[in-house]
Amino acid sequence: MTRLPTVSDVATAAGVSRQTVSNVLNAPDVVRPETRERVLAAVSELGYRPHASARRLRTQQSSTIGIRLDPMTDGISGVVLDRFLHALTAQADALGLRVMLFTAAGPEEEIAQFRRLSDGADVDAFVLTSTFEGDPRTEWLIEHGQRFVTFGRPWGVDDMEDPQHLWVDVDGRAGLRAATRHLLDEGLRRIAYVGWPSPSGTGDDRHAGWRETMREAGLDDDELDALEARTPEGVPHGAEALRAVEAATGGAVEGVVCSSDSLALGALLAARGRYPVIGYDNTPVAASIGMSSVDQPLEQVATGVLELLTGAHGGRVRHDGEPVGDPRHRLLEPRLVPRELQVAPA
Amino acid sequence: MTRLPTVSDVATAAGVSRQTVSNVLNAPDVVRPETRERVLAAVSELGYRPHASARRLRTQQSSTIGIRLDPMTDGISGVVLDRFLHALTAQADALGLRVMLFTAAGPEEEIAQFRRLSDGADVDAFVLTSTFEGDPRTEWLIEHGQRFVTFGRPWGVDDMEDPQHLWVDVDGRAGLRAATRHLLDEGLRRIAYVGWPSPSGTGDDRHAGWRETMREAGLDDDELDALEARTPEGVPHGAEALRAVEAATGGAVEGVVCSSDSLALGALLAARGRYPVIGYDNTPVAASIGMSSVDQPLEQVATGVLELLTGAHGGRVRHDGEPVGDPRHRLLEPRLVPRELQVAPA
DNA sequence: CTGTTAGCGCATTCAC
DNA sequence: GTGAATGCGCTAACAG
Repeated sequence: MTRLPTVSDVATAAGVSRQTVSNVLNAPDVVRPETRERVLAAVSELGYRPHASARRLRTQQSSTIGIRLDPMTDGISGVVLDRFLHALTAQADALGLRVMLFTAAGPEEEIAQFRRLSDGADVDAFVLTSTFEGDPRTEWLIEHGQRFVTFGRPWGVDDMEDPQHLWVDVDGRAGLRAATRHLLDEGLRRIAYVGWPSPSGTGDDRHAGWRETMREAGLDDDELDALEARTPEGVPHGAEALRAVEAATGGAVEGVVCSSDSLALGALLAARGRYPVIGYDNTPVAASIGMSSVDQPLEQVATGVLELLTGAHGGRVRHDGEPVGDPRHRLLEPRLVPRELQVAPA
Repeated sequence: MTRLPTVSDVATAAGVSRQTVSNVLNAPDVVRPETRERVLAAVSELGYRPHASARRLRTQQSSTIGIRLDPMTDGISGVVLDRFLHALTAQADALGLRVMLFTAAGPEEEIAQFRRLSDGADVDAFVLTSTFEGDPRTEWLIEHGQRFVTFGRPWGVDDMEDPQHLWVDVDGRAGLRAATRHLLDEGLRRIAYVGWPSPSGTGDDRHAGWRETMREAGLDDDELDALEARTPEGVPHGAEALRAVEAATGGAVEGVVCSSDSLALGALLAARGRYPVIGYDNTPVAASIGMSSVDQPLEQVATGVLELLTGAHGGRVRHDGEPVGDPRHRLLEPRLVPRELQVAPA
């Protein structure tokens, strides 16, 4: 591994000045075609590639996105971040952006990392995941003028419309509506809900999707109260919760929708194949055992995040000239992936 | 977000030259204590932090590790990379190293990324995961003098001892030996094995662990042949495979060890609680349903990878003065995590 | 111990 | 169109 070629080397090889080389790379149309060809030939012959740090220093932008790797791999749903990260990295690369990782034990420590990374000009934008109500991170970022986008809505009432806060999220309510409707359409009626306890931004949102769909189907509040169970994340909790609902309804359950695949897996085991269970997140577990699940459009989330980050949305209009929604956030629709149980636990 | 403070700013504030500031930060003992104090005070007052790109340009090292984010998290075991990545990032940070992500659809494309990242001086070391026999990636890296460490042994016979190839791996054979012994110690005898088809470096390694332990326990080859099933990754495959073993042995199975949690989950569902099943990777799924599994010491893997990468292993000796094995690689021992089934699928 | 000087590789002024 | 100069912020040579 000898010294890497520099602009000067390319210039010498092509018989032009350093400058011209720089122009060819950054403003191609300003250079005469034949000169350009010659320079490009030299570039590929020498295997030249601009020195990232030199460019970043000169341009004063790192073109690097910082994202925290969640410590919590507790839940089965940890894979969601993983898939998102993959999509984000791939799409960022296409835009000439890099993704840099960091870790933090909690919000405070994450803020300390924001400070380190931004003060050191390591990173010039952040992507946050799993936002929660009263999230101190976004507050800090706004206060310090940092560029960022969250995957997840700001659940606090005030923040929701903060123009400084760009976000992309998936409409969990619509997801649960779709799941519930799917079961209703199969002629099932007493669809139970197993989800996280309130208050929880995402949890309450998904719960609402089930509840309102069931009401539309004609069930009254008493029936619905008996059909729902709120419980913390975890497979055993899912199983317990479903058994509780069965007890409360006299075993009249005909189907279940859940706020996560973990809970769904528990419910599935408790249901023992007597009726369908639908999960959320479309994790590998769901796929492998053949459980239906709501899939988040992670590729689109990544696209949205990058658009918001790079400001590629500014003044966008549709063909008919109408502006494309609010340019400060995106709410994406998830998709139900219906499946037939592959491995019956009976 | 105004302009970031530079060394000059700190120097002015502390009433010293730029240099001294640099010295305080990079060679503290070369500066008189009182001056040092004064400089450090200015540093923290201004919130100064060295500009990463400037430093990288100057020192000609990016202090950045590149790692590919695996495309498919198909298997349940995808979480393993995730946990490893987390450990790696956290420990790298403590060493002043950053972790940069990239993606690639296959080995060829990954090599193209190696080229881009190294030619651009974005990264000065790579960490590879899931190596396989005849892996073209390591060959390329060695040929091009790139610094790298693989998480996973080079499975080819020739490469195994290549002094250029630093690696860290987990002793899957020992893992399966521990799992098998655990069941034998409980008085069980006819322990089945469900694992990946041969040839597969990791697969054959784990298989050997089971097989040799069973032989030591006195079972003969015919019995063992009937007790083992080799099948591709996947929950349904695990279930099928176990049923096949049951058929072949007349239902005499008393326990199962597997080469992955996916297969184990399938086996577990097929076993319906009649006997214990042990998985591999200790994924969240295993933890949540209460399935025993072999845990890879990912924190230690990360430690080993970084030691090898930074060359911090040179000439290390133990308390008693004995050298600590071969400094070019590490083979770590996994640990069995025994559990009681939480959610019986019956 | 401290200050001066000189680049790292690039992109962005300006003159030609 | 092309060439020469300048500086991004830092550290590593030196000289005092």
